[in-house]
Amino acid sequence: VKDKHVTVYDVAKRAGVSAATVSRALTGTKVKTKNQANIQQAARDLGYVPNSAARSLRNVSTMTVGAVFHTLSGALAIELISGLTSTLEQRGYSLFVSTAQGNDEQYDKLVHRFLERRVDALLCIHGAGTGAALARFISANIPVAALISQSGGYEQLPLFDPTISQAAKACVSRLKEFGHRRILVLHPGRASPTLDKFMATAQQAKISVEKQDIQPGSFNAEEVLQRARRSPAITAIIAPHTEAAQLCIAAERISLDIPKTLSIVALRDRALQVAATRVALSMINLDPSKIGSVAADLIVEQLSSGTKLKRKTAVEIGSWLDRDTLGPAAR
Amino acid sequence: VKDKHVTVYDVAKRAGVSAATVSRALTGTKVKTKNQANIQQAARDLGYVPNSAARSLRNVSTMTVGAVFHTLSGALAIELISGLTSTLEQRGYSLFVSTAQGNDEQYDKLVHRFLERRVDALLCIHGAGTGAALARFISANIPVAALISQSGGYEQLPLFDPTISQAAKACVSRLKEFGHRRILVLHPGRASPTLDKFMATAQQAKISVEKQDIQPGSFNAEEVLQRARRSPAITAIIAPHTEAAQLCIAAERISLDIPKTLSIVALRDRALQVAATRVALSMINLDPSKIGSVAADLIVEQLSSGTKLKRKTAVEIGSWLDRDTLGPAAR
DNA sequence: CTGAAAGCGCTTACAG
DNA sequence: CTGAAAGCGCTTACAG
Repeated sequence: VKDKHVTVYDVAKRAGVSAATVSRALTGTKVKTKNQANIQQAARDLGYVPNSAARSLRNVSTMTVGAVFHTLSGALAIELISGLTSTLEQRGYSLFVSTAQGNDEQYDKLVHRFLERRVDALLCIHGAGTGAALARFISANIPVAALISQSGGYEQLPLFDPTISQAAKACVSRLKEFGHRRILVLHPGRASPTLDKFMATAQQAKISVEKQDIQPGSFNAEEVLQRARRSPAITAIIAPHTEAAQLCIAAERISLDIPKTLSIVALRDRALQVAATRVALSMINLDPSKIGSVAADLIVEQLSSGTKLKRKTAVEIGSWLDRDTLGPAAR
Repeated sequence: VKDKHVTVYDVAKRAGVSAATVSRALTGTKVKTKNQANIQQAARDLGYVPNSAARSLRNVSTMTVGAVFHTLSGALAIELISGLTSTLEQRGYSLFVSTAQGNDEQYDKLVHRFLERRVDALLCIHGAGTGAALARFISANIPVAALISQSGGYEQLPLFDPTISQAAKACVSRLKEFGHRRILVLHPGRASPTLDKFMATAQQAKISVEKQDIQPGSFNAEEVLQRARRSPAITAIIAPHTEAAQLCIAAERISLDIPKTLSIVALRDRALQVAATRVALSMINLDPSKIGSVAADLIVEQLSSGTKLKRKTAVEIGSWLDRDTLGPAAR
């Protein structure tokens, strides 16, 4: 029992005006106040819902943005989508999400599919493949950007790149103020560009960095604390959030005063649930959703005002939270 | 420099046929073989890309599905999107993703927005709000389903509900076979419907369950192992993946033979990186993306053949992996 | 198997 | 401020 859809003509008839006037009233063009009211009432009565396909066909724009992921997994991806879609929604856009599931060919295919959808802009996350369809976007004047990383044919695209340089700088300068000259960095087995960035920043500031690799499973907090105490020069430990929390808890267990005898800084690099600590951890907090919202904003801006994207846009996703576990260097 | 878009008419002219024939050739209706070839060639030469907005306007369907999330975070959400979109892509559909960011009113608004988009189907994840726009979907004969949970006006919708009953049953029957009569369940602080389900299944099978709450940070594997050994009746431990891995590693450290003296079963309830164990963990593996792919499949089926959804569709997301750490009960 | 024509629902110059 | 008309790009009865 499919209802025939209510159209502007139906609304027009009921409001006693022409379809053109209905369209104007509904899209915000000035209309006689009385007509405005009648039309709105009629639209409500009839349950009129504009058909965006028709609107898209007439106008140039579809008010949609496509996002193509190379793979769809992990905390970063979800935060990215969240940042993208919530920002786009506010601007009246809808977001298409798709994933190539690790397949480069499929990636190219999906990009091409969004050409048919006539998306107003395209976002390529970890874009990989030949990028054959990209030229079409360019010649149709549709903005395309890469997010996080790019390879193959997607290397030419303007890139949105997450960074924590501000937060790292803020943290490091606080460390300096407090007189820390040598710190221990607990590094997880997997690659951690953020921790690497942090270490580089510290070293630039002439803080010497000792790096210790840890295994998620076999991490022994007490051992690390003891070891840090024994290395006389070390006055602070930087660690991923989970490990930093465990250090705090262990410190309490062995009555080691944080931050009096040792400072601890966390790098909150995932939306992980972590054991509660009694004191508030000083930390570099990471919010990857920012890269989504910044990218969305700049893309929408390009759409409305034609501002071109830079070859590379660094998006600060870090923030420095100066709380309880970082204090003056003990020695 | 916006190119005028290439249309079926352009292709028709170049191929020396009518637009109607081009349309037929491109949508798969039988056409003279020679024309077919000419048209395909012409389309390629001109770089023709069909406009799906025009197609949507003409046809009833848009080949899009909308997904509205109450909040967009966590491993479940990303797996859901992944399952949905990869399945839909295969069927030629595109997925709109949006999030209400925890706001019920916004949720209703987003649902309404997908009405304008004329999505062919709507998926409400953790739907909450009045559901005012839902009636429109129903009367327009657009399938709507709820995923995972539903409340407020969304309670009437057919629900896709994740379950692990099959996997739990398989695991429990294996435990029985091996003669385990009393097991220890390590329960994380947070709610875990899956672990709860497992415990219920075990108890139904007359396996007695001892539950121990653990804190992610202060978990001491050796202590747990010692304690389990002391409780004479306990022959197996069930734990979340991370903890199970830590137990295995600790067991090795204290030369406790797994599964000879004690069996360990993991519940892999997230896409977590976990310490490598030397032996392969016996585990109930959870794949939440299945709920996405099953929902997508059934929705598409409803779209093509009109099969109505059941009030409630339980989607088994668990699978039992019978590996090395579960063996005969030691005592 | 094919073409001419109509129509999906909207918006916007154009002329009043 | 408003209406009649054209047209966005496609597909599908309809008649050949």
